[in-house]
Amino acid sequence: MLRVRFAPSPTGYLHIGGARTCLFNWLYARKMGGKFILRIEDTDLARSKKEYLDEILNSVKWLGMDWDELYYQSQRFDIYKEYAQKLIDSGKACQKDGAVFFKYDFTSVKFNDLIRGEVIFNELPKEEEVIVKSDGSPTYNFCCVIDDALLEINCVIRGEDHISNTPKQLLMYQALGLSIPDFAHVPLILSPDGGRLSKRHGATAISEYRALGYLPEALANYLMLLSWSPGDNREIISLNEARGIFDIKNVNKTGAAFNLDKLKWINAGYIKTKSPKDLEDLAYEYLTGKNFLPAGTSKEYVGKVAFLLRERVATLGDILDSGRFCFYDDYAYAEDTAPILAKNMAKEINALGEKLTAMSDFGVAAIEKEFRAVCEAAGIKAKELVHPVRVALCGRRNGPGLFETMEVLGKDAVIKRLERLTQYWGSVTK
RNA sequence: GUCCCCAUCGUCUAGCCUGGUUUAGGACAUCGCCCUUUCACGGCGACGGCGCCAGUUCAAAUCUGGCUGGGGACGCCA
Repeated sequence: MLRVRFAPSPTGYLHIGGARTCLFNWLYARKMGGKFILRIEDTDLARSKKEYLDEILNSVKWLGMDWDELYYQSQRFDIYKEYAQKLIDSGKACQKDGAVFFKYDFTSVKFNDLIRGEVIFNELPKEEEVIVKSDGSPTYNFCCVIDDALLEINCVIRGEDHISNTPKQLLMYQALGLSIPDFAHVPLILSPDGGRLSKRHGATAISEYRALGYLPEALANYLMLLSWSPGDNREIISLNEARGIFDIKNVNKTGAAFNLDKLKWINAGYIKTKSPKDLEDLAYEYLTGKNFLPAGTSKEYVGKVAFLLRERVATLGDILDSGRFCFYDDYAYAEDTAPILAKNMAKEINALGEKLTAMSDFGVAAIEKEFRAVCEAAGIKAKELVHPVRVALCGRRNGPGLFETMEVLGKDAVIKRLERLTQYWGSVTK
């Protein structure tokens, strides 16, 4: 049975590169009917933080993954010591300055990578490696080998940055007579400009994307498309579908640049296809978490607003800006509305206000009917009145469909905002 | 500096293993048109690529070598 693992270190948040490695491991385990193991590499006691651990676990779950087993290296120090002693006893390691050094018995090392094929190292940068530090704690390369062997991991899927650790680890497996797993080194995720991914280019932590209002299924969808594709020109693919067709051997060798535009496109697509109810839940939870909603705002109203905006927001976070007018009426008319406001339409707006006030059913169809009737009576085209009314309602020249917007805002708010515009014109002409 | 990995549109990719079916397919972005009350959405279209040089072959994006370019690793971090 296939046993793979994701081994994050709780010395930082789960970033997009780690998340994708995790995703590939999980996908492959599920596809093969194997086990997905999470191993927390917290041997660096000084730098490991509970805060990071929680964030990593939460992010993995949030993205839609689950694990079958969970281990903490900090609880396994006795095991590492036992194996270090074995190496000392067999003369393959020695103690020096309070630390234990493993002596590489090196000629040439090669292994067959599931993604890259044969990889050969003809040289190693050093002759020995610290496996137990002078403070008694074991080091990464050593723990990694011991755990992968004892936890019976038979396929190690990790980032390409670990490729140079592989020959060192292989020599340790051999020295201890442990069985060697398959290796698959996945390419790295690069920054948008093709260089090293760093915070300088924007958010790197999964939790940051969550805070920005990205949906987990969209982020997972985007991440799995980096260095892998289903092969049939599809871009939108769920975790559930992917787990049925994913194969680690189909992962590319090439590093992939992170492209926020595409992530946004995918996220927008998921938002667009959400049911009104799901959208309501999502938006309400998000906006509440942001402390954005005025006291007393109903969940139902938030749902209506989210539905109104669903085709013009890429993230839930976009509602904060493009949907602000639905929750607050303290906005100033945007500068670029000047050409629209230049023409005083107070007369027509007042007429519209009167008609709307008299309405009992304030639904979109009825609103449109009244609106067009007012325009006809005034002898103007609908669009001539649409633009200033939109400015009155939204404070800007762009926004959702006007009649839908009016229905969502409700009669009272609409009347109030229309009056505000006529007052504005009054103050300008004085 | 040493070692290792990689190389198809600006970006993500299909094709490469098993050379001809490829005037290299799709998506994001960009531009244009249509739809339209604005912005979007949607539809249609355009732009744009096999890094370079050799070799093998009747035939190379596909195989081989070199070059160039990019990335990674060289911690008592993981």
